[in-house]
Amino acid sequence: MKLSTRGRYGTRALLDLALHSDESPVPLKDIARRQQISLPYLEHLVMPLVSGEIIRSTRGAHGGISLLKPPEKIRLSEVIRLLEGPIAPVECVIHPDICPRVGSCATCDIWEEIKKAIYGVLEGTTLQELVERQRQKEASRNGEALGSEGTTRCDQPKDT
Amino acid sequence: MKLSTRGRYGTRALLDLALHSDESPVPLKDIARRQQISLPYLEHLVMPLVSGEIIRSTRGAHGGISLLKPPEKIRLSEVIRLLEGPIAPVECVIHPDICPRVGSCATCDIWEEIKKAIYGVLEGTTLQELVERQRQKEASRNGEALGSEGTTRCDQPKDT
DNA sequence: TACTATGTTGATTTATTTAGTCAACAATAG
DNA sequence: CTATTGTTGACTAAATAAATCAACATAGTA
Repeated sequence: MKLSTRGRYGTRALLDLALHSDESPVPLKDIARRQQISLPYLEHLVMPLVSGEIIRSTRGAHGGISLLKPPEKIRLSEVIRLLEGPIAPVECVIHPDICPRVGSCATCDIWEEIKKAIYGVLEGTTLQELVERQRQKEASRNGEALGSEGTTRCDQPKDT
Repeated sequence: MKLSTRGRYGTRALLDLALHSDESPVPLKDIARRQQISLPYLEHLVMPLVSGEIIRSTRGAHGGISLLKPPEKIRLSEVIRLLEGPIAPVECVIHPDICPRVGSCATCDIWEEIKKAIYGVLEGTTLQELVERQRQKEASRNGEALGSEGTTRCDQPKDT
C-alpha cells in the first residue's frame, strides 16, 4: 500500500510548478533542482501529466512546463491516476469481470471500500489547496524561526 | 497503491479459517486447497499472524491453525499491519523524524489523510463482519442459482 | 518404537516493478 | 547557427514480490 516515487515526485513537481508559475513556462531543470529530483527522471515523470492535459510543455530556449488549468480545477485524484494508474488496491475492484464470481467474495467489498476512502480524499483535494497549505506553512515557519534552511522537501530521503 | 498477495491471500486464509473452524485446528493444506493458494507459500504467509497472536498453530497429526481470539475481536487493521507492514502510503508519515522539516511539506498532509482514511475502513471491519458478509453472499447465491461452481475466489486470477 | 501428518525455518530462485541513466533527436529563441 | 530546452526509446541496476525446495521439529497413531 505504498505510493511510488512517481506519485510523490510528480505531485511535488506539480506543486512546485504551481508555486513558481507566472505566465512563462517553468524549466524542468529548475523544478528538478528545487525538488531535488534527477532531471532525466523528472522528464519521464511529467510525461503522463502532459498527455493527461494537466500541463503543457514548451520546447526550446525559455521553454518549460506550464499548467493547462487553474490550480483549483486540478484534483489530486486525476494527478495520481495519471501518475500511478487506477487507485484501487486490488485488480478485481478495477476489473470485476476477471473475478470468477463477482459479488461472492467478502474481502473484495472491503478493498472496494478502501478504494472509495482513498478516492474521497484525493478527489476532495485540489492543487490550489496544496498551494495554499504550502504558503501557509512557509509563512508560519518564517514567523517562528528565521534564517533556517532553504527549500524543504518532505518525502525525499527515504520514504519508500 | 496496491495490496500485495500477502495482504490478500492472508485475509482470505483468515476468513476461510473462521468459516471452517469448529474447535479443532484447520490444516493449512485444506485452506490452501480451498483458497487455491500454494501450500509452501501459505505457510510463510501465516507466520506473521502466528507471531502477531491472531492465530495459534498446532504441529503434528490433526494439527493446523486456529483463531486465538473470537472473530469479532479481530480487526482488519491489525491483520493488514501484520501482513503488509504500516498502512501509510509514504515513509514520512510513518517516520516523521526522517523528514528534514516535518510540517513544512504540504503533500505529506494529504498522504497522512489517506492513511487515516484507509485505517478507518480497516479498523472498522472485523473478521466477524467478513464472515457474516460471506455467509450472506453464499446464501443469496444458492437462492438465485443452484448447482454452480464450488468455492469462489475473488482475487485469485490476476488482481495484482 | 516407527511412521505419518503436520507446522517451522532458511536458502534459493524467478519474475516483475521501480528507479534511474544515457544518447539521439526535435523544436524554439535569439 | 547555436544554445537551450523538451521527447523518445533503449538500456540497466536494484529492490521487491512471489514463490519453491529441502531439512528439520513435533505430535499423534499403529
